[in-house]
Amino acid sequence: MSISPDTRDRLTASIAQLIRTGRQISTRAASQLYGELPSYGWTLLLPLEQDGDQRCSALAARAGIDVSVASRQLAVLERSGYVERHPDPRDGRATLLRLTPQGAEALAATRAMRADWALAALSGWSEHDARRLTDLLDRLRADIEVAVPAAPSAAREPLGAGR
Amino acid sequence: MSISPDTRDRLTASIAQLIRTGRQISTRAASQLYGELPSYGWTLLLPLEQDGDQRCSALAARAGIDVSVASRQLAVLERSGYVERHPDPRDGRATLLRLTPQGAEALAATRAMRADWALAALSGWSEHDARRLTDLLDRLRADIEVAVPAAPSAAREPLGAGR
DNA sequence: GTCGTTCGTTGCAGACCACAACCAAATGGT
DNA sequence: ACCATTTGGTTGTGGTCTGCAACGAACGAC
Repeated sequence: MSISPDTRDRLTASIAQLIRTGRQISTRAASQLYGELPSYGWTLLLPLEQDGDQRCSALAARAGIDVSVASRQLAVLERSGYVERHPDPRDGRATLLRLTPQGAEALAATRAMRADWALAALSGWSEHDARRLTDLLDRLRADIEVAVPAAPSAAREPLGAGR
Repeated sequence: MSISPDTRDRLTASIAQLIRTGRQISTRAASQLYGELPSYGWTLLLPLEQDGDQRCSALAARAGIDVSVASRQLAVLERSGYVERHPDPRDGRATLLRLTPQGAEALAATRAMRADWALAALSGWSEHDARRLTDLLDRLRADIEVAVPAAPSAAREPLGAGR
């Protein structure tokens, strides 16, 4: 109703292309983006750093992946020494993941590496444009998530109710 | 040097999140996005519609995937009747892919379906914002592509992290 | 104590991807 | 014309990421 068909098509095409490009650099320049972390390390470790210890299901919901996937990936991260498992004192079924010093260090190293890369990619950008793009991007993602028909049940539940 | 570290971090995070969201809806709402086409159908068929008959390697390059992947996916599209193979009159090794009427029809149906979906997702957007986002997105993608170091050197590093 | 529910792990299958090996055709030097 | 090299495309193989289903263990309600 608000935007023209042409703009709409171009926008969806641009999004698709960006997603494709993102997937490419994920596989091609993994070392530039993730450092010594496995490719999914960033997505799972960052919530631990920001919000402290969490359980597997919470991380899975945050990352938007199935619990089984998170379980496997966290097992790798644990073997690499980036996270530790601690039993949840309130729930014997759950285990709380904790970021280890090595994990925090790897996260920082990856952050620095990614910053260098982004610095080069965004060298021609103004603060104004970058911030505007970020805002529009976040808004777009939020709108997309609500518009997806069978939206992620876990993410749409008020409080990580799993399924 | 132009943008602040905070904005840079937020922008990279937003991009990563959008890519993740895109992957999700690709698997979860595939019927809404691709219709009766396989998920890669859109990416491969669209260049055929826009620029006419092309060879496999050209489509692969356009899509940013390996030729072997394109070959397999085109085989599926051919079995589904969306593309035809014609020998290249100028090069006996190559085969030109041609969009069939069924392929064009499927493409149009997918386009309409995607338009409906995008219409809902972008219902709250103004023409101005949508167009600005598209421009920024394209510019970003172009900058990212040149910033990615093509990765042959970094990927062969012995110390490279496991992926 | 029993029953239904939830947490996390594991088995399984599918989609996508790239590299390497390979065949067929074109190209170029002699 | 001949043969070596290059190029276009297919197939074999292996790897990653993903979700679903089944499972045991622990929780909560009764």
